[in-house]
Amino acid sequence: MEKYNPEIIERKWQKYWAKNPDNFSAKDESGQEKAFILDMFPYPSGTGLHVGHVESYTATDIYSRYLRMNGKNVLHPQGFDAFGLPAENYAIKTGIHPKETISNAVEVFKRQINSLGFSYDWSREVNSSDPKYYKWTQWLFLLFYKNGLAYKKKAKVNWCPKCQTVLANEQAENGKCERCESEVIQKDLEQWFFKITDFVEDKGKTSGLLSGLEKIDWPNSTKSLQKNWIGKSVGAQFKMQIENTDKFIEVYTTRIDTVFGMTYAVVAPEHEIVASLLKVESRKSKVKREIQNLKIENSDEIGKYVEASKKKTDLDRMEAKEKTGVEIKGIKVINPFNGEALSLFVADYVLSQYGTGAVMAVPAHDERDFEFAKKYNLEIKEVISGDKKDKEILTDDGILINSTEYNNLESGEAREKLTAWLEEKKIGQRKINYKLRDWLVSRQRYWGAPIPIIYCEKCGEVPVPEKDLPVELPDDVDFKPTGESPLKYSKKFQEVKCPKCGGEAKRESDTMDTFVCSSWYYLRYADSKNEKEFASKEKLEKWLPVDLYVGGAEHSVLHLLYARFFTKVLHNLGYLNFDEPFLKLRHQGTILAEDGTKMSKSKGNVVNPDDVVKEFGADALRIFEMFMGPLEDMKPWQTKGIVGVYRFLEKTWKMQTRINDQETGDSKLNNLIHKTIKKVGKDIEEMRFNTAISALMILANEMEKQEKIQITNYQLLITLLSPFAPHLAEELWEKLGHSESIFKEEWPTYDPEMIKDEEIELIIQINGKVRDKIIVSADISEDEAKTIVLEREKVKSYILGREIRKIIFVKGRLINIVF
RNA sequence: GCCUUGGUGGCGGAAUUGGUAUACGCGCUAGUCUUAGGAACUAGUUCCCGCAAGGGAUUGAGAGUUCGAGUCUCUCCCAAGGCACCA
Repeated sequence: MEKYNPEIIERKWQKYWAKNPDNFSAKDESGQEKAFILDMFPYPSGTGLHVGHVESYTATDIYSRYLRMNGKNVLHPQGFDAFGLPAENYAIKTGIHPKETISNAVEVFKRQINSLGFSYDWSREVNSSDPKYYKWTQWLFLLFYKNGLAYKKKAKVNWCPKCQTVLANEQAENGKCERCESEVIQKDLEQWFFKITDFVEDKGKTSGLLSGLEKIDWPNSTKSLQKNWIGKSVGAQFKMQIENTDKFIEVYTTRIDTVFGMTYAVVAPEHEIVASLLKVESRKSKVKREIQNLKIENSDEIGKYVEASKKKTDLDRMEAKEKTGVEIKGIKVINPFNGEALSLFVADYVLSQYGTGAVMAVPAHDERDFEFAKKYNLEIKEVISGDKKDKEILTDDGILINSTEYNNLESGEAREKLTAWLEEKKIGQRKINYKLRDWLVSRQRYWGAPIPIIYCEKCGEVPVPEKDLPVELPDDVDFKPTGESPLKYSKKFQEVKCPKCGGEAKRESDTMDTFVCSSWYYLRYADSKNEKEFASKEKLEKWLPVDLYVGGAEHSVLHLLYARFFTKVLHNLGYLNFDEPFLKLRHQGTILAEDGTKMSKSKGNVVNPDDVVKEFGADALRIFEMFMGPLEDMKPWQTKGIVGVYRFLEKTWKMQTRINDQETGDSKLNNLIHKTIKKVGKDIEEMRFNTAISALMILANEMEKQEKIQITNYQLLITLLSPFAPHLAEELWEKLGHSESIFKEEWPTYDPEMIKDEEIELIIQINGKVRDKIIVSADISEDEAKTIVLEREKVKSYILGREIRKIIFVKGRLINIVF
């Protein structure tokens, strides 16, 4: 027998599978039950495949192979998320066109993916930078546009003054530019948005982004991340009159129950009232009637404060250790509940973008207000009683005090009643606020899908007609960052005739956020070559939604939220018959370096899958990554650990010399085999691959002990192993004389009769402690067990004349004598 | 601060969901084989006391429920990830 040589075996079977794609292709015409098993398509980075990719791809590969062997019609495709910044930044540095960079990287990725024996259906491959793909990204943009879900407005964007460019939020983390580390500033520019906020709550028959979470099988943590991101809060919004005027400021609060504790109010520096008051002061001729009686005593001071706040970056405002603010001297606002006239402050701890940009301040029950009140010596009035624990103030709900007729109410009840009062008096109402903002989708960048809009001097904003799609990216552009999209400098691209009037017009030069491309790619796999639609309705109905989706937890919010949004829009517009794209989602946990830190190029502790494949083979790498621990856990790489799974594979390989085709019928081994069939199947379904592998190891160890290995048993072992180590399984299968691929085999079934134990080890406990064990028939009755156990010398010596209070008997498991 | 997930041998991790804690693998120890090293195989390996038989302790800490708790309840500590002046 030749040595186990994964290099030769693996190359051989990879070739075979490439020549017989039918083995793994999804059958559009088949009547078998479908299963759509999906990996998040990778960004083809220049550094190649990472062990993290291998982890998730192995998981879905095992699952897909298992389902196929169980007679399912499996759609398991792969593609590339090929637009994006790294390739463009690389082009700026080297002058090499992103197209070239990406196509090289895609080649490397495909080579690596194939070297691991993944059973993808490559006939459905997508690449988001391919005009045949982004034609439909653009088509979807126009669909959104026509339905009022894509719109343009002025917005603050991240701007790096050194690189002279707009940055995506992900590139401006912590307020610093990803590339040059300089401070990012906020700039007002015209930007495109998608109305994702329209889909937070249910819309017609389409479930909302919040309620939809209830019906999908996703990790709890991911659901709660999305909920947090959406940030729904239920409160009340009400008007406070400015004393001696008929003008109001409106505030939002979730704690209307604390309203009698309000001792002042605060507006954000950007609040319109501030600007209008200052205007009154500076241009007396244009005094508005309603505030003509007001005299602001410190308008200079306020003006300075507002100016200073405007100059601060978001980062500064967030990091400010102490709260600052200025009282607007000369005006008072009235608390409508008790008529008290209160001071009004401008302070930048109040956010202009959230709620109304103005708040009621209750220092006794809100930490921020408390901090501010202490600093400026403002009144602190308690109106809720309850347990403060070890804090200075009570911020939890409690019982109302000092609140007129609302005294003694519990916070929750009080909120209902106080809100009802506001509604009755028509000065306020219940109000729901969200943290989620509309999705800014335009990027002043080259390497993305162009936004299909044309600006005509006569007709204004004109969508590119469907027949003119795709709007292709020109190749001849200068990548140097200028602060505007590089597309602006391609005349060929920019200058265009207006589709409406035929006059001179200009194309939109911005491209779309890459997250737009990845928000719908899973739909394209159903019908990836369709040139008439993004996918036919029939095929969408056949294959979607995705039954299992696996990918990194870093996409918990953005990609997964956007993809859900797209699905909901398309459902709402009648293109899809489902409103959640991914029924079941799992994340692979991060694989850390051997030292327990994150793998990083700069630390030089990155494990390259190619090296591992070369040394131990793809099967060993696959099994090792699955064996390291639960799929979702973060776990450190241990090079030495691979040796263990390699030994296991080698052991299985060597067994082929000891097979025997005579039936010997070892009932103990048969029992183990059937238990293993059951366990491996169940574990794969629950994606607990580590314990499935452990069960296979136990079976292999047991078979190894046999002098002769029965051929039927050996075949079973190989079949159970095949989804995990496909190359080895194919090779051994062929050696056993089979001419067809092992993946044409049916998954073995277990016989429930065979997994029943005839004898069990009954645990004998005395006062809950294990004191003895005894082999008995599995169906021993309580009485029989008692009789036998109480006769045992060891048990007798423990009892020693003491009175037995009771005896607990758990059938097939244990007996516990209590005294 | 809030949300989420965790905390089990020297290490990665198991535990039929309330019933033998430490499966499987790594490592380590001893042995067989080998000129040697390695590989392979066999046996052992939670910790403490003991030559052994045996006994005791043990799932981050503490309490509770129970005949019985890694698992359920409460309080606290620690770690990772996310959100974060969102009123």
